[in-house]
Amino acid sequence: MLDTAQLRDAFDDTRRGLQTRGAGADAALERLQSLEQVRRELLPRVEALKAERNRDGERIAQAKRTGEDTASVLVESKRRADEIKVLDGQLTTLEEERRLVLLSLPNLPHPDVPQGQTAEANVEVRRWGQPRDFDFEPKPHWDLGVALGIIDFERAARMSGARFAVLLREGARLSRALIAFMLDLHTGTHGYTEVEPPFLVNRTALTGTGNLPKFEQDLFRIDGDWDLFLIPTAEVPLTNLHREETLDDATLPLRYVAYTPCFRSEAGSYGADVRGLIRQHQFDKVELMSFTAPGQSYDELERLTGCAEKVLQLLELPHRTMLLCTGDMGFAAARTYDIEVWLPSQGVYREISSCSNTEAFQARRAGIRCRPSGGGKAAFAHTLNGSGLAVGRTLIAILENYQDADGSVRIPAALVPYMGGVERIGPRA
RNA sequence: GGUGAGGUGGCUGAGUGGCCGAAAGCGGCGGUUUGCUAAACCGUUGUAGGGGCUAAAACCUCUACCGAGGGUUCGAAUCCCUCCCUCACCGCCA
Repeated sequence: MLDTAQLRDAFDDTRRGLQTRGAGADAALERLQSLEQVRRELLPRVEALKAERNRDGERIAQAKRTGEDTASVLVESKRRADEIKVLDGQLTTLEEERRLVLLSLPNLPHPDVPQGQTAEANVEVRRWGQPRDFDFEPKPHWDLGVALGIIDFERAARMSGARFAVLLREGARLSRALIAFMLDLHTGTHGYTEVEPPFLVNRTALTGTGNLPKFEQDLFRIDGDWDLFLIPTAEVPLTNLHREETLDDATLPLRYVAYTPCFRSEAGSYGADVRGLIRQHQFDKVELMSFTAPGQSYDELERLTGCAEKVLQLLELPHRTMLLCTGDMGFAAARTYDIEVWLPSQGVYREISSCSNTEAFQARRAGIRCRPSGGGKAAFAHTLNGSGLAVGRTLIAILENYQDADGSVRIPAALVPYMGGVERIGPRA
């Protein structure tokens, strides 16, 4: 949610900022402005009436004590109560609409974010590692995985449908190894606190992060008398860890890491990435999350992105880091780095992590504040999140980058201990 | 699933229709006293939104907030309804 005071005082700047995102917000902003105008006319009137009502209350109480007649005051008060009820009703309707409009507006991009409508305008900020030279045609992971007997799409489709996969044997083991490896790295070297959150969350939690009310069609909702949703990312439960709390600045930044499965309906992506593990309804992810004081969040974004990149470096996977342009960023983000890993079968870098600073956008929705240690005025905290990393896509990258001509796949050295000493996945005998 | 008890400020806890934004205590902050610390004493201590004043604050003033949402009433922390959550015991269960 945007800062309403800033929205009022810097309306044109806000409008220009939102325009760079491409999604037309002009109509919403104008609606907001006219609602605001009516509100500021209505509010003082209701409040004056309520003040009068409170004074009447005292008068009536006083009169009753002394035994005076209260009839005339009561008649007057009754009339006023009716008037308050009408105006209050209007105000409630108006504020509900205002709230919905506010919740539907995306975050304002940071001024340094490059402007552009599509991924073409993203800016590469650094690149690590040299894609390997293959003396044979590198296979896509879906061929490799199926041939090795470690990924099964057909059986998954039979029980669950398209965009699901079964991992078997070293495939399942590799996934588990990656999760353990990432968690150990982030809790150990990087100092994050490990969390295992609920995988089902309510509407309020999803509104806090910005997934609702606008993107309900992207989520899986539980049927029946529940009103719960499967989490699309651990960002949701992690952000809501401190919902409606005021944090002490001395404890910041708070850093959390969680492994969770993630569930996405992928509505509207029917043609894209239909083959393989790239785009699934269910996938595993290790997520990094930080809560900081307002002044610290951009330093923290660099650090968090570095923590995610570290995973790829230890796995010796070539990757590059992109600063997303205004049109390519997510709804809640003010600034985002995507980390892309090299996939030799496609000859492209593919997103494997997305690290964002949402500034106070989510904190405002979720009521997450912080206060200077010595006391002082509370402010909204800043929240950041990033994948560290998407497990399925990391698994893909390993299969493709570490494959050999005979169809076997070497295990990166850093993972061998997590694989119980297995150094290579070979074709089954 | 059943039965019972509850949700009040940073915390404990009083408050069953009106001078209650809310007693008291603890904690926090400021001060007095003191060689220092402690103790004692005095004062102060929520959030949000309007309006006024201002360069901006401070400040003044009003409104709202006692789990959430509705209702009754001139007036609700207090009465009624719905929902959420917590605790205890019983049953069932990974």
